Amino acid sequence: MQQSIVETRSVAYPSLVERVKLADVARAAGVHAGTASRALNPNTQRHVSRDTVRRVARAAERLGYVPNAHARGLRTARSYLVGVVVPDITNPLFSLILRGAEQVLTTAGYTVVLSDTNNDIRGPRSQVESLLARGADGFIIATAEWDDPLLEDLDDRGVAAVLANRNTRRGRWPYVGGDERAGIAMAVQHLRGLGHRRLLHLAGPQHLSTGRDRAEAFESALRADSLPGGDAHVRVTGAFTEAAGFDGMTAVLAGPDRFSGVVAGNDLIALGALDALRAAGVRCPEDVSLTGFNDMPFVDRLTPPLTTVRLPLEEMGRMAANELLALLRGQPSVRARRSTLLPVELMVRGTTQRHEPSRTT
Amino acid sequence: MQQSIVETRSVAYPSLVERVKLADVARAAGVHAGTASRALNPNTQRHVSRDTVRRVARAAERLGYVPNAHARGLRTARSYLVGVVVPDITNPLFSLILRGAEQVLTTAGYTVVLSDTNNDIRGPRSQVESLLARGADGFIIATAEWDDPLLEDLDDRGVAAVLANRNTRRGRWPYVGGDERAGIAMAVQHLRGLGHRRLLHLAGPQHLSTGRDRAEAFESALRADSLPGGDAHVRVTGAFTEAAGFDGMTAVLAGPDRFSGVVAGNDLIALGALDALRAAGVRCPEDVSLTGFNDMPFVDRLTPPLTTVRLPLEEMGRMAANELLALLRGQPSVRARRSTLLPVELMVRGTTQRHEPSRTT
DNA sequence: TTGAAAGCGCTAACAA
DNA sequence: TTGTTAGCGCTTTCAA
Repeated sequence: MQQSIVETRSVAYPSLVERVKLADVARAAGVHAGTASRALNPNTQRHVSRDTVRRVARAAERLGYVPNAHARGLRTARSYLVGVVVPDITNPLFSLILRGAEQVLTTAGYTVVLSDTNNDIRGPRSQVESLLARGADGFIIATAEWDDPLLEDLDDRGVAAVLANRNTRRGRWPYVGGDERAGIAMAVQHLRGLGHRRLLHLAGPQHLSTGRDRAEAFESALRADSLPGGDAHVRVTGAFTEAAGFDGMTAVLAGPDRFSGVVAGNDLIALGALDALRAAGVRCPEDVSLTGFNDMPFVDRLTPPLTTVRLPLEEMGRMAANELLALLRGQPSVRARRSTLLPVELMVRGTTQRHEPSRTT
Repeated sequence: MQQSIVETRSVAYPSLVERVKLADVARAAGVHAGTASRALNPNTQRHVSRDTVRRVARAAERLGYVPNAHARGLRTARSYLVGVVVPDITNPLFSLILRGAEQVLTTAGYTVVLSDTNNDIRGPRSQVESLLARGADGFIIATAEWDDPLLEDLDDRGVAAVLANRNTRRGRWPYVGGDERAGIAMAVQHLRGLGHRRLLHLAGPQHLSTGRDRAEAFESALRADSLPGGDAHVRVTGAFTEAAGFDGMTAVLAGPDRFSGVVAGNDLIALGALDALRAAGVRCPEDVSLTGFNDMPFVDRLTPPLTTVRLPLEEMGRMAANELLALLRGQPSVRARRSTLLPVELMVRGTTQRHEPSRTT
């Protein structure tokens, strides 16, 4: 006779009730553990008779069998764990990327481990190490510095990874980001088209690809500019933050450079710049027009609402996740390093208007 | 003779170079694997001679040993994995809680798995199941519904968990949230003190503790109110969103109820309500005063800046994580269900002002 | 198509 | 203080 007494003994606090294991399922289905394993695994099911598959599946269902991921991972050396490394989870920019990635990865059966480095440069390393210890199958990295020793190291070790939003100088991984050049070109053309001749770029930090690319794009957009009488300055700020934007704009206002249009490195820099302008009695958009980058939530609700460049962030996360999945499946198409640039969109709102020539700050 | 040839054979794409295992470290240090294990583990180090500990540690360091978490987890039945379940990672409310929790848990050696349900009611279940399969040690849950079958189920199974921000009717876990009652009382007193007699509460959904508690607190604050001539209405909205706030306010404006002060269930409802007021030609704060709840980023930059109740969200995440750690360590003090209510603060800004009696909408 | 058995890397109980 | 050994639960090779 078959034993089917379910022990529900109460145990010391947080541990679980005795867990059903594969051997239990096998016994209940009248087969051996190996067969049960094959029956339950989609890749090996075809080696098992239809009837056995059904019996095992039903037994598993009835007993509430949940495979032990440790045992499986130990045996297969795969974890179905993916790390997503972001610099600041509090920034909607990254939480949107994260959400996109999480959707795709979860659907594909992976578990997403969050690693928020809180902009701490030492952060990523230890987190990534501990994930590697868990046998993480791969990473989506949104913290890449332009010259990043951690990434070089991961590259050497052959870790599978995809870069999102921020690119890096070296490394053989796929990169998924927004089309920074196009976005900046749109902003520049928009301002030039409104009659602004003297432009200022409040650039983000140059150790990040986003800061570099946008600054470079700003300069090349001006070179390509066909309208006459252009003049431009670039001021590099120390971070993609409101404080850095405030300081940068304050410094420029104290100097000799004149401008009536400002292309900020991102929305936060733009907001800080706006504060600095206001503090100096310069009105936006009457005296100075200003554009941001990223189209963060709520910037459309400010007064005036911010003209900015929208990036498809959730899509970026999804794409990055798909690239990673392709990598993990060893698809040859992605073994070469490749970049995917997502299309961006200029959101024209209230911080830009036609230039009135008398008013160059 | 000892074999010490390190195979660095090149392998198919994403797999790693041959990993150093404990046996390798033991061999290099001239001890047996068991001893090496003890030497490396802080809890068992005291059973090993100082000299051995040093030798093993150095060997581990030199070889770049990283323990295999699967093997360890399989053996110890602990994973050092904690799941954090949030309804919407895009909402700063939850990303701040997440960050706080992540800091504490990571420091304590745990790995944080993110589960973003994207407000999908079916979300939590499968995610939690898969984490349980990985042997997750515990959960921080910020998605609790007031009557939540998933949580009842987890409770039955003796899973260790802590509820953050949202409470539930049943369940024996610790809860960490803001002091909702105090926050609403502050808002009500603030409005009453400004001379507003007729108040409206745009309540959040009542299947969430935050919606319920705030509505209840609103009513009890009015009952406790000593000022004469009070009058109040409660309108329940369907969600904590701008759209729900807009619809709720629009409906009230179309009805017979009059008010000059509004206590919104949270900031998003407040923003939606603001839009509805504006659409109806009602000015804020001149005609109607309005308070929010949560003090989300940027609400201080709106025009007018939102008067709202600030919650210490990062602290909430940290506290929740600490409660969970205590639970996992089996500390008796927390075995009884207990609530921690964090102090809140009223941020008086531009959406509230003294009532001018002629102007009750 | 199924059974038997080995072994992934680690920890812990037992022995010395 | 250290060595030895068994075994966590699963997958997979080999044999039947």
